Amino acid sequence: MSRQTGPKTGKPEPLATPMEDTETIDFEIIELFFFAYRDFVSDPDAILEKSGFGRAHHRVVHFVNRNPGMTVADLLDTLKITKQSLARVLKQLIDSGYIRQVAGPEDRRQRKLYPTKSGRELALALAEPQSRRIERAFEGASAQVREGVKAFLGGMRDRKKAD
Amino acid sequence: MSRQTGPKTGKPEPLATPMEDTETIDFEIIELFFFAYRDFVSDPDAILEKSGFGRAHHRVVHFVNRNPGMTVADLLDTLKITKQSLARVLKQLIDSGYIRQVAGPEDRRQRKLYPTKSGRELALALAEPQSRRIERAFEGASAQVREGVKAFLGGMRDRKKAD
DNA sequence: GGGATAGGTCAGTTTTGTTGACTTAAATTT
DNA sequence: AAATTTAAGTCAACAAAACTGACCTATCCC
Repeated sequence: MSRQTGPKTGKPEPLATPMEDTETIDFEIIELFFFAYRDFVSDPDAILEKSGFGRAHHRVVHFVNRNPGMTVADLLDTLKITKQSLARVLKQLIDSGYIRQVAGPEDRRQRKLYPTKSGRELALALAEPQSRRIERAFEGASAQVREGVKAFLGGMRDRKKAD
Repeated sequence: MSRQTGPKTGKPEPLATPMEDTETIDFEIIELFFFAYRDFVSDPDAILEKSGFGRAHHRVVHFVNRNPGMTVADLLDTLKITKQSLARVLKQLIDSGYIRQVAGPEDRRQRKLYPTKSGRELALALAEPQSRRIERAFEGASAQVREGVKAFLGGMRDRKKAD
């Protein structure tokens, strides 16, 4: 794709006037969501830096810790990235002793993934500031609102295809 | 020389037992947030591909459209990225006629940023599927819950430093 | 005039994602 | 039993979007 697909026709006059269409589009929540996530994922960065890991490693450690015994295929489906992209970070986590693989007891082609003790500790350390942030964001919220937030976040996900 | 970064000490036994610490850490919301954002930002990708742009361009067009006349410094502060990183995508958006710059009327060192008509249209087209997703996630939610979600998302942001 | 500020640019690096092609071992199907 | 499919790993090349550090220009302010 070239970068010249854009409408270079006519004179691109700057628009200083406010938008008219605003009723139909919920810009407010879009922005709130952007800022919330931006700051939410920035929390663990300082901890990650000490181990020489990045956010990709964080996600892997998190999900393996949450679902001990999940397979590589499960993880790929969860993260929605390619096998090659996962392989890089997963290998580093295994080599560093945070995650172990065990051949599947039934299907021995599978590699079941488990956190080690240090893997679990790392996952916990990374989750802690995020959890504190969430608790702070819920301050003063009723049980009904808390449930509503969960339902909202769950509703933001893609509807999974039939299987 | 072996890599000494990770805790290679002892035997890294896989842990199949569930966590004990779980009471204190809100893993559920952490995951819901991850999945929600993952799918939320995937919406505009198809539209972006047609213009040869990426998510970085999306964010720039969005904020310039929402705050016409904002300066480059404002944008840097909003996106929390470096000047060099912004420069790349901003230049492409200007060259393609989606954004215009105007020297600040008071401080002529500043470059005030405005969307062009096509810039506004692009921002709107990108926001539309996201807005529809938000509306779907809010289905059946009371006004109280909707306000609660906004308060929650706002509460997830960093507290801004004094100025 | 001199320093600080807003913005732009050059050059190189890192992280994290992508495609495509190929291999191995195990399971499944014919 | 042979053929095919599947789970996982690997090699290579590439791209998006971030980073650092150095340096330049124009303008503002003291």
